[in-house]
Amino acid sequence: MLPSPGAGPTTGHDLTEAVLRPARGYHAFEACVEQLAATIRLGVYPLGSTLPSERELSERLKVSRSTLREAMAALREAGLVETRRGRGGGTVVTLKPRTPSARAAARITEGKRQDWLDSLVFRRIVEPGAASLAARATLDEGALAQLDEAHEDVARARRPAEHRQADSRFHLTIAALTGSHRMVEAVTSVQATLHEMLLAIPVLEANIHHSDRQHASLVRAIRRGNHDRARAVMEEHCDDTAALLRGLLG
Amino acid sequence: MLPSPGAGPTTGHDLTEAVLRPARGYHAFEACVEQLAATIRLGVYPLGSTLPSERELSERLKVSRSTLREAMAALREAGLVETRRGRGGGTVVTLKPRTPSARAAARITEGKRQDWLDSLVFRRIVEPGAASLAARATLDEGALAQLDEAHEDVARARRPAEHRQADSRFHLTIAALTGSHRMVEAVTSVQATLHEMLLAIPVLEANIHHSDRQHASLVRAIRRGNHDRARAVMEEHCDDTAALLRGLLG
DNA sequence: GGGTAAAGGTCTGAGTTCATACCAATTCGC
DNA sequence: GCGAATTGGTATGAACTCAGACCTTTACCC
Repeated sequence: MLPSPGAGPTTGHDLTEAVLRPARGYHAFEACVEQLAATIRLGVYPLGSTLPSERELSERLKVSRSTLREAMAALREAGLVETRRGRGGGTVVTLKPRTPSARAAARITEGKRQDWLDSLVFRRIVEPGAASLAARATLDEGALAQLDEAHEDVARARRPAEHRQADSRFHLTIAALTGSHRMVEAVTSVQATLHEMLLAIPVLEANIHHSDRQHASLVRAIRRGNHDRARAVMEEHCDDTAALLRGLLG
Repeated sequence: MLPSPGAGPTTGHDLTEAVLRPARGYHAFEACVEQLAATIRLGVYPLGSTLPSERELSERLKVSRSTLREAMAALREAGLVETRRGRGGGTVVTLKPRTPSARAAARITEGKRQDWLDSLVFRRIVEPGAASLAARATLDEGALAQLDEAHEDVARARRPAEHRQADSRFHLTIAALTGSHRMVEAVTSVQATLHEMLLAIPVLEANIHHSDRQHASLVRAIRRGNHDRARAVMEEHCDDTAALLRGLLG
């Protein structure tokens, strides 16, 4: 029912509570730090690789170079990157991927816990959707090679920390195969949160083999264009992780 | 394969092109205008309803009151709202919902066209996912009433412009039923883009009846907790709209 | 070796955004 | 009617962000 004109203040739509969210995260500076740190921690830029130049990055992130430089300084100070000047110089990643269980669970606020649970719910929709779309898409040789490479990386990784990064890259690669910017953004956000959870919650990745089998099934389904199967496998994959994490979050 | 340390500049990960996106949209001011305008146009605040006070809105949107007020001034100037001072005053919506076909297609840039197509792809994943989640959730009486009301609104709406707003509210309501912030945000974004498309592309909503039957099926499936059916119906619903729009976009 | 190109480092002035007061108008409750 | 509460309107100074120009360092090329 439409509220009558002039009705009381804030006609009781529950929708409005859900829809009106922060228009913009923090400052540009913090947004840059977060995004770059996430990109590095997720292994998009692995140890030893060189980030794009400051000028290019500032253009990509749509912030001024000054602001980007402040963000870089923060990353440098935090020990994620190192910078060399001059031609051929640039900023290289020095962060060794951390072992998931290495850090004790920081104080988890109730807000954070809610956000994490939310993230698991959203992931269960978005990632299977990405898998389904990727399976539907007609993939050229380059794309298939990219998928295989990402899969081999994760299958080959031995140490937990490296496995974690390769896993993120694998999931992001699938999202990228869909060709949808929004999909990539959604999966990036979800993976970043997932990564945060895995760092904060000491959980033994006991079932890496299990996970790898699912990855292999996923790649097969995508290559065959079997989108229902791709979605189903990814759903199971998400459910397995989520069950583990939810158990530890209460 | 992990790139060797010190390898050339920007080791050729295609992922990075997809992942590094603008860290922050334009200015806070513009973000507010866009979000509020979208909220109003989508009918979350219908004609005649009163927006929350400036102080509350600025807190919700996480911007200063000054900035919010500039956004409000823009909305006022654009004729979307009117403002009265004093206790019991506030800002009321004066925008009559526009008839979709009323405006000629503005010059559609290639970038915008791509974004629109992207949005349709993402919607096809997100909204069926929301429907599925909503069907899984245990809904209390209030939630069910909210769903029914949104459905009745859209079924009752006669004029195209009102139907459009009610339709947006219906879809947003389903998203809200999932209880997931990210889901609401995703559906809001997708619906805003959809709304923009429908305004720019003169398309006769010839099949309102067809659409309404799908809505009814959707509500039934959600109430019964039949999540597979809910997802399937929503997928069909999205596909129908998308086919129409894609045809007109080339 | 010298020139050029490419990268980070520095500076500056204008524009935005913010937090925090305080003012003005209007309504509600007694 | 009158005071208190609520709402929009105004003002100010600090902090942040931006765009652009210019400097310094370093590697590559001839």
